[in-house]
Amino acid sequence: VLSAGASNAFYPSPTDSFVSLDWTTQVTMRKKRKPYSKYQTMELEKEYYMSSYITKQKRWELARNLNLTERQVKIWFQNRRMKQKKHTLRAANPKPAAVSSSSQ
Amino acid sequence: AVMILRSRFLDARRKRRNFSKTATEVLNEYFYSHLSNPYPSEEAKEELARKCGITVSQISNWFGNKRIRYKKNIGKAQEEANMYAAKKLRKDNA
DNA sequence: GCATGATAAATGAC
DNA sequence: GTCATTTATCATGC
Repeated sequence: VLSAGASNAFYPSPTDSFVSLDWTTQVTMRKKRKPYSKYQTMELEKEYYMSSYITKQKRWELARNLNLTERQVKIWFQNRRMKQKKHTLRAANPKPAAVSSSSQ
Repeated sequence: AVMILRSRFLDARRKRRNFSKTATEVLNEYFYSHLSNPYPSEEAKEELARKCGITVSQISNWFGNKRIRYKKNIGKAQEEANMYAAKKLRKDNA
């Protein structure tokens, strides 16, 4: 999805000349990332354990109880599903074997 | 239902190890030679992953970190950028 | 002590 | 909905 020569407003295609660097200027104001508390995360995990997909009713309740917006709960479940998928894939593959050593 | 509170411990994740010198070299060369659009395709990521001996996810992580940290350093020294720009020029003229 | 890789919130494309 | 990102934060290396 939109990787190589793809082009749109946010990920412009290469001009391949000198310093255009459109990608360095993000115009849209983004909300600052704020880590959730242990309690919030724990309750979200509990609900996720019941089901990877939350109903609208439970989403409303959870949002109210955790002092989060319904949007935040929705996004959390989306990210959580992606995390699970990544872990699943990671477990299915052998160890890549890593080399280290670098410097500062 | 039983709550399995594995999460905190099962996260034996963040054991980071630095990439090899040559891997970092390969990644930086790609980054600075595609500075106008440092977003490698999935195929390019796989190629880089092979060359560097790391996973595609690690490639994505590296470029994500590189882009944001490059941005924060625009206006500052950026010796690294000049270094790889010079390297690219030598290559082109060869 | 920061550099660096990985993860956690948040956004946008599709 | 998925998923590649952006950004801040975390955890480690040295």
